[in-house]
Amino acid sequence: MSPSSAAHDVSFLRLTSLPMLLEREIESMILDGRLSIGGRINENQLAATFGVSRGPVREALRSLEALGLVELLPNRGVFIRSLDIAQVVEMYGVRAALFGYAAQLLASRTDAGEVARLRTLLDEMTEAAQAHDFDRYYPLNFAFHDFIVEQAGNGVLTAQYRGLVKQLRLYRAGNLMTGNTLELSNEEHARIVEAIARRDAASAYQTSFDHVERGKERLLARSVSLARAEERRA
Amino acid sequence: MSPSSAAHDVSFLRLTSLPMLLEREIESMILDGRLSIGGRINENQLAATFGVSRGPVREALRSLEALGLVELLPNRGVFIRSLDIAQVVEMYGVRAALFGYAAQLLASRTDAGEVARLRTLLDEMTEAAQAHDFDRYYPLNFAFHDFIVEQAGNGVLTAQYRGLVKQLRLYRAGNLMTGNTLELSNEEHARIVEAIARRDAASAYQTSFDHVERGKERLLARSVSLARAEERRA
DNA sequence: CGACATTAAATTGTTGACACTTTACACTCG
DNA sequence: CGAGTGTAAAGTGTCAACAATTTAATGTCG
Repeated sequence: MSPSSAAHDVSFLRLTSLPMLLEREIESMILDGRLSIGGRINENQLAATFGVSRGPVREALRSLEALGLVELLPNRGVFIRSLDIAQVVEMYGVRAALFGYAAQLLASRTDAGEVARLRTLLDEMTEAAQAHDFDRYYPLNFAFHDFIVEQAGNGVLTAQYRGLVKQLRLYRAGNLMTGNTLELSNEEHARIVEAIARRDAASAYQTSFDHVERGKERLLARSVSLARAEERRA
Repeated sequence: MSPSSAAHDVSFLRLTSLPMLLEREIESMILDGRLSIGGRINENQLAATFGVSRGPVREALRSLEALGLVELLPNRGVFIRSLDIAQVVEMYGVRAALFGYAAQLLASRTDAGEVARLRTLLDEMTEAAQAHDFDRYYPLNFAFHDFIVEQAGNGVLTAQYRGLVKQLRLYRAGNLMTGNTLELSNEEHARIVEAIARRDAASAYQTSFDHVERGKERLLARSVSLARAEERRA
């Protein structure tokens, strides 16, 4: 075997393990809602479900704790983490800073192909927004943000951003946008794309930061009105 | 027991556990250099050292992996994570974004007491810098940055920032500043403090972001000259 | 002498059993 | 009845033994 000919890493050496597998599976159970937020996880039951012993399950849960998806209370058990609105607000702030930084980086290194891709996503979102088709808009919106972060070319940034977005999925109720907020949000996307296309790093940062902050305010407004409705119901 | 009289949480219910304890201990072993970077961790040996079985040790190591302090290679073992210069550069970028955001937040909500504290730290750093006393400068410098992040009032931000700083300690060789870079760096601190004191959020962000970015460049310059020296030695 | 196959040792992976803690339930007493 | 107590069940915490894999060492052949 010639050592220098293969640019590929020799990481075919079993890149996965049982705890890692369980971690991914439990994670998707949480994010898909198959495990209810705030609820308790029964180690025995979970281990039985997967046909393994509790050891690997416990290891997987330790990882998920560090990722902020579950909480471990000693001698009490593992609980699916539930976020209150204050934590969500904090996360949105950090997300704004990270997303702004991503756009700034991308603006200073982007090529025509990336801009074209962004414009395509933007056009598709515009269509979906005009049709008030949230189900079509949502994945495009996600792809738009993720593309910017990914193409920024900073792996640490990507990991941090995605980890935060993952945690934010623990907060249900905020995922919906009503009617014209879709169009409002997408106008902000347009400004971001233009800043990146102009290679204006400062503007890319600012428009992107503001976009997430406005998203936070939209969520907050919705959350307040939801809380009011809850109050009246009680 | 009256329920509302005690503002204290009843979280005295054993807030720690053996794996958490081990996690903290192993972490400090890594950061103190008692476990050498890049080296392999022997589970049996480590468990024997603490007088416990391998189970809790493995759980602790899973947490440390998610925190980015160790790497787990299935069937191969656990290795203390070693950072290459490219990863360090990426981390500095994210750190710049987070620290900039912290300063921005603090500028928009700070009070006189906080500014006074910052000025005190600044004065002490100025003294240490003029005396070229790195050992005195370093903890002050750390406290300065951490104080800004802490007082920004965003717990998620604080956790993310500290996690990143912790990981950066895995990169040895960069911790030293020579002669006049101390004074250069501290002049940047002064600009940050002034921006915060003026409650100028935009300026606080920019000066703080730039400060970390310049720190990155200073590190990079040092790293390049070190690599050159290494080359000559070979 | 070096490359390769074979075997032994060391180390990780997983399990089931047991100890300890918490929780739920029934019981007693005021 | 209701508060408090005691007991049983359920669940988490820890361990030591066994299985599987990797690594090191040994021996063999070209």
